[in-house]
Amino acid sequence: MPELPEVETVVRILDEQITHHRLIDSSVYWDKTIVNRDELIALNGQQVQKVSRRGKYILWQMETATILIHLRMEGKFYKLAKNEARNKHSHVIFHFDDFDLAFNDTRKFGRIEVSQDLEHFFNHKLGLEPWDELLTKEYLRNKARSRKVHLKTFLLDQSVIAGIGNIYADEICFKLKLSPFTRVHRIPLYKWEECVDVTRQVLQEAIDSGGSTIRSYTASLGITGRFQLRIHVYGRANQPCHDCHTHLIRSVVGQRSTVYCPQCQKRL
DNA sequence: AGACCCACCCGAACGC
DNA sequence: TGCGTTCGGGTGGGTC
Repeated sequence: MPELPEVETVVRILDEQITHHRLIDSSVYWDKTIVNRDELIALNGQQVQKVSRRGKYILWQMETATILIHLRMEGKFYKLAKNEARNKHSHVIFHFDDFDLAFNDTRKFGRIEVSQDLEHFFNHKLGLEPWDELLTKEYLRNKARSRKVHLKTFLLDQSVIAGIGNIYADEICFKLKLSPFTRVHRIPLYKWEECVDVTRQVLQEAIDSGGSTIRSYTASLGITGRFQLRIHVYGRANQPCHDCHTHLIRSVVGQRSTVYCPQCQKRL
């Protein structure tokens, strides 16, 4: 499941592959994947100016609008030779001048949308990027002050910090030595400073490791996550904590599967 | 407004 | 073996 680091890696590869290429046409095999088909058709014939990222959204800057792609859980891009057969999970094919690009998505949760006005599209939906200099302990404390949600839920809230998903939310809680059930209004200012540092550290480490495995992906632009080698808690229920060897506990926070160490991670 | 629940999907894992 | 059931993941929309 792609989070910010995986999206970042896909963006870097895509930018190399499609920037300055012309989108001739697109074929859609699952209607719901494309939110506004007519506006996508209107971009036929335009060149991709640049590929970038905002939160977990991939942005293709075209000449008159932006194509936004959210991979959700399993969205992946595959470069295809011209007219090469798609597989059964290719729901959209983008036809470029001298190659095709397939959008594959087994669970059909991914979404592609065209927007003329990114400001409006993201509106209050997305908060700060992790490396935005406005992301400070004061920013987080102010966002958290009036809220009663659990820390895990707060970290997953895209309108606070954009890009954190289930895996890294668990890792961030672990490194902060805070229970994912901690109520955010009780977290002191100095802990929010740690939160800024830890968030950047965890995401950067993941981006670096994703970047180092690009070579092993030939036709695929999908990333499966070599980062798992360094994971401390996510997916390790009932296994010993890397710090204290206590068995990690699996629980549910905000309807999300959550793993944490009951010994190391305290509730304030 | 904030908090919470559920639909959207389907493959993998599990139960019988 | 095979068939049925459960689970999970991010987001948006609905309700209270």
